Amino acid sequence: MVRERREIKRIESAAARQVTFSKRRRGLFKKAEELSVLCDADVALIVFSSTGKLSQFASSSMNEIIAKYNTHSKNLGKEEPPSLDLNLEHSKYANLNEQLAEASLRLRQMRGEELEGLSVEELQQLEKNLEAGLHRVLQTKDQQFLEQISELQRKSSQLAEENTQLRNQVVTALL
Amino acid sequence: MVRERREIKRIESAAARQVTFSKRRRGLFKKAEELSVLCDADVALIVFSSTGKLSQFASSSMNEIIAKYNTHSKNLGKEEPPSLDLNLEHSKYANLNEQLAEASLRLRQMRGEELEGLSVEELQQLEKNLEAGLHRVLQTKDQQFLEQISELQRKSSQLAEENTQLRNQVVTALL
DNA sequence: AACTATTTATAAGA
DNA sequence: TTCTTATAAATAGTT
Repeated sequence: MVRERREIKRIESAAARQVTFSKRRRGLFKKAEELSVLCDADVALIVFSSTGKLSQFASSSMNEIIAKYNTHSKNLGKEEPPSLDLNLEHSKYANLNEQLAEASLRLRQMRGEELEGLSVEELQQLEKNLEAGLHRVLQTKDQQFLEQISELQRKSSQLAEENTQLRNQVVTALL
Repeated sequence: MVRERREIKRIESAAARQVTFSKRRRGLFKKAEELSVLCDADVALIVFSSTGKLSQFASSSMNEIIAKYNTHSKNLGKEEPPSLDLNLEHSKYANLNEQLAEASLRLRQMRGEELEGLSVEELQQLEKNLEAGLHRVLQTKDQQFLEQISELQRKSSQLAEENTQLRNQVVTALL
């Protein structure tokens, strides 16, 4: 790099870290865009600074790339509907409408609509998926409730303690 | 950059494009990692080559960063317009792609995946949808079972009747 | 894949 | 943050 080579490890000084972050982030985004343009590649770049600020670049649509990434990385079997394959490199946009129609049909079926054509086996599979989904949603919700409760308990015990101290102060003041 | 500066536009020769892709992808991933280490940033990089091959880098967990991205972009709106090329055809397809990505996200959420960014209210809505869907699926399944049962009952009583007649014929024939 | 002439990125300082 | 500048790193074209 420059005046002096910098070892690649966390920069301890917050100010220097911030300066380097600005400079290098800019360079990284430029390179990302250049790669996507020069090589006709689909590129998505997400950066959260150490203070939590988001920067992003996507050569097409961020959601599209993330969806494509998910289908690629989740090729782990299970009965993933083939309609959700978002790989457009070969088929391009030919059956995009069909895919969307298929996906929204599946969504409606998960909501219990348009079940007429399904066999008992397909209905049982759907039931299984819905139960599993419901189970995970309930777990996630419970977890969020428990977090809220423990936060509130923490706050209220803190307030109760303050309350006791204030009472003592009042008593002392009145004496 | 080098022997001669290269204009930043799509490389037409497939061979040259592939070579440049390899070189620059390597450089880009290196820079991404350096930024994450030096500046303690959370970085996610997804690249699909023009042949559809996936490469990825994530300073922590890809799913975690994507979940964080989803909550940020939902809460704060988009900081950068993701679409670069806005001719009519392209934006039409991009729009379709967005819809498809959205539908596939909803499907995954109904299966209980990628719930990280959702509020308790959203989880409750999802729960309601899942319960309603499950209820209708169970109703439909029960109805199909009942239909199968009544069909079988009809057939078996028909067969029983035929049997009675056949028996009578046998008795008659033997006499 | 290796080489190398150049361009580009960037660390440190202002 | 921006500019400057010396120098390190990346890389286009060649072999």
